[in-house]
Amino acid sequence: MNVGKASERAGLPVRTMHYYEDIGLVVPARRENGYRDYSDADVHKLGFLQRARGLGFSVEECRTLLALYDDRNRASADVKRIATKHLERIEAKLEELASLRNVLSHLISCCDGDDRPDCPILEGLAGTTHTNSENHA
Amino acid sequence: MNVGKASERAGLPVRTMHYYEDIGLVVPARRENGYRDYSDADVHKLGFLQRARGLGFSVEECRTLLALYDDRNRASADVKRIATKHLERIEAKLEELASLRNVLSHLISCCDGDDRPDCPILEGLAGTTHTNSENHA
DNA sequence: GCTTGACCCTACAGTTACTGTAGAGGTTAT
DNA sequence: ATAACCTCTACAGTAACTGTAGGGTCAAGC
Repeated sequence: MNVGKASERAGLPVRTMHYYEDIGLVVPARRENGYRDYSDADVHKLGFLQRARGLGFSVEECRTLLALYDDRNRASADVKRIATKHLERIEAKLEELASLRNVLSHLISCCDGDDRPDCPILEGLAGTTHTNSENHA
Repeated sequence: MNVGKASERAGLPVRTMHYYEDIGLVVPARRENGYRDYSDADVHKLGFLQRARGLGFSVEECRTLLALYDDRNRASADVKRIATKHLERIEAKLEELASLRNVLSHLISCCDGDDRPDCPILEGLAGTTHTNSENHA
């Protein structure tokens, strides 16, 4: 099928599919007129990629996962190792973001948000460590 | 002071400071020999950038924040608006990551992780909802 | 058989926020 | 003077696409 149809089925933009072809992830056949001709298997792989990318796996991890998916003899341990490593990264990122949210929401709550120039957010960023709620005259 | 010293003080790599100069964020004076000459105010701004970037503000947001910081007449409301918008983005990202973690850790817990080729993680990614539970992204 | 419009192609550039490196030149200490 | 270290510029590379220009192809209608 043509790229447009495949794009619809896989839920990926055409340009992204071009990109995946460029980097050798999913390389469709070509018709005589030069048009790409995606097979059902290609579309399946693209859907796989779409989900894996959505879960935050890097493109290179996706390449590995795809190879493992194609390999009928792979051990599930190989996959589990990649996924577990990725999960750890996600959890680290979660903690980081949570702490970031705490700092930021504290700064915001200290800020009057009115017309006056005084602003604890900027002061916090400037490193003048006075982010307590008392002094805002 | 030279770039190396300023780098140390501000906690930013030299190359990053070059970059900030290129995009006009912090442009130091130059000595006769062509060396950059950072003032204390420059270093202070770099420290500001370092913290703001660490809190996940984009470079363009930092540019705005820096301008507001320099503007003795700004209203704290302007800053609060930017920070609040950013906080919302962070919270959205947190939610997204948390849901992602749930899906992934569910897939992982379903996987034996042994030598056999059977692997619920790959099946989950392939879209064959063989891993019977709730939604997958 | 010709036009219209939807679809497809390639190639190049741009995005974000840096980071790496080469090759040259300046500075400091011995 | 020489070594060790600092600094300079310019170019290229990273991840993962996205946008755009300037074409070619195809099916339908008149």
